[in-house]
Amino acid sequence: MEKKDTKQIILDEALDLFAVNGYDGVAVADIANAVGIKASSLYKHYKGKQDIFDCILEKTAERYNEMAGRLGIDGNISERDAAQYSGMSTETLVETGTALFMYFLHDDYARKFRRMLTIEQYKNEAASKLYTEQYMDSPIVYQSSIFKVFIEQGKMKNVDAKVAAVHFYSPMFLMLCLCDSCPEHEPSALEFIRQHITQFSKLYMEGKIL
Amino acid sequence: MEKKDTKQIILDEALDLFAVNGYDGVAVADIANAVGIKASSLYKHYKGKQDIFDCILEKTAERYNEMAGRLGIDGNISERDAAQYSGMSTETLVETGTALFMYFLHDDYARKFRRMLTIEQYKNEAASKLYTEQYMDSPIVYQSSIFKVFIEQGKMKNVDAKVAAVHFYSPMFLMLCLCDSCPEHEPSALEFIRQHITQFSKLYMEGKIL
DNA sequence: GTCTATAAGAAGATAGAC
DNA sequence: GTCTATCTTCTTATAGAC
Repeated sequence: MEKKDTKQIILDEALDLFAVNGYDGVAVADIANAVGIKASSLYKHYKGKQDIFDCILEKTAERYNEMAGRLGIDGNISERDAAQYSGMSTETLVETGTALFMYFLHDDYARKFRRMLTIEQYKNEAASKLYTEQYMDSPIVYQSSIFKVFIEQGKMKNVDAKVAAVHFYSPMFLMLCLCDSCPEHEPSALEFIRQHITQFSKLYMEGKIL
Repeated sequence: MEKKDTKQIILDEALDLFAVNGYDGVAVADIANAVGIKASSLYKHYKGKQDIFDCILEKTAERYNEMAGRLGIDGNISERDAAQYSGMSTETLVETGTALFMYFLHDDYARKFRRMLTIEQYKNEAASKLYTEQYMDSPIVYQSSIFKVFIEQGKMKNVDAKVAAVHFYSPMFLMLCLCDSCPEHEPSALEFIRQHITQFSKLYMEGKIL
């Protein structure tokens, strides 16, 4: 009752520090200090610093796979999802797009985790895999699936769906990277994403049935 | 004659290590070892580890500003450049685009420096500024200037030039990030960039005078 | 589960011989 | 300019009292 869950708090505070300073830039004492305990106490919960890092990676990967499974991001879009998107207009595309962007941008945990992966990707193979999977492969595969449905329905010009998916997603990725580096650019980035999606719709759906 | 320039070699080897392990992940002894001297000898060339890092940042920023100045990346495109691009066809756009991408991707020094900035951006303000300037602001401003000329000349649809610039550049940025993380994706990324530019041309220049 | 104390080693930097 | 030797501090991790 007194303490929520020290083991979880350690992971949260560690991620908070890793997301800025990287694994090597954080001392076990720093994590312990953030939690409000001494470094030695921390070893009652985890084997060591590497164990903490690995647990963050493992837990978040689990959480992600659950979500991805529900959304059908893994591979082809499901029949159910296709039906769901069949009624989508340009306006809802803009709304859905910005909402997804907002989530990626403002969800505190998602942001920290993305930053940590960004820092660690070149020296840690697991981090590299998660980074490319979550921020590149999956969004593109998912968006491609949606656009394939759009094209079949004649809502969208008959172009390569994957290229269209990258045209839709990569500006969001770039703005995410920008805002992660300079949070003061968030308002203009958000406004820009709206312009982007609007122009995207014009280019890809002009003259099409909406 | 015997040694090219120890002071420069130190910077090169340090960058090589920083680009993978980050500043905190590299010991002064590691750098010295890569150079082929002892750690203590290194202090005859630089004040310390931070000095080495700062010198890499400073030297590369200088080199970049020189290049940017010549290309007129800073702000508006020059009259001379506008004239240069006025004769550009879709084919040359594809070629110029892929060439620029190839340079960013395969230039050894550019790649290492980009990786180092990627790692250090969240805890180092100077790194953050250089990162956003070199890989976001400048390419977009530069590409916008070119597209403004295209639009004036009626070569391109009358859309927002900045959004078009991001549509052109952001897929390259995403593929750069991908290849920096997983170099094995280079061949497919290169092929994809060709598809991207082709589709971009169709969307933005279809029905226009070429 | 948290603390103090402490071991054992790594890391940044300096002094001084050659 | 490079070396060996050394200093000091930081860092991970363990032992054992409470």
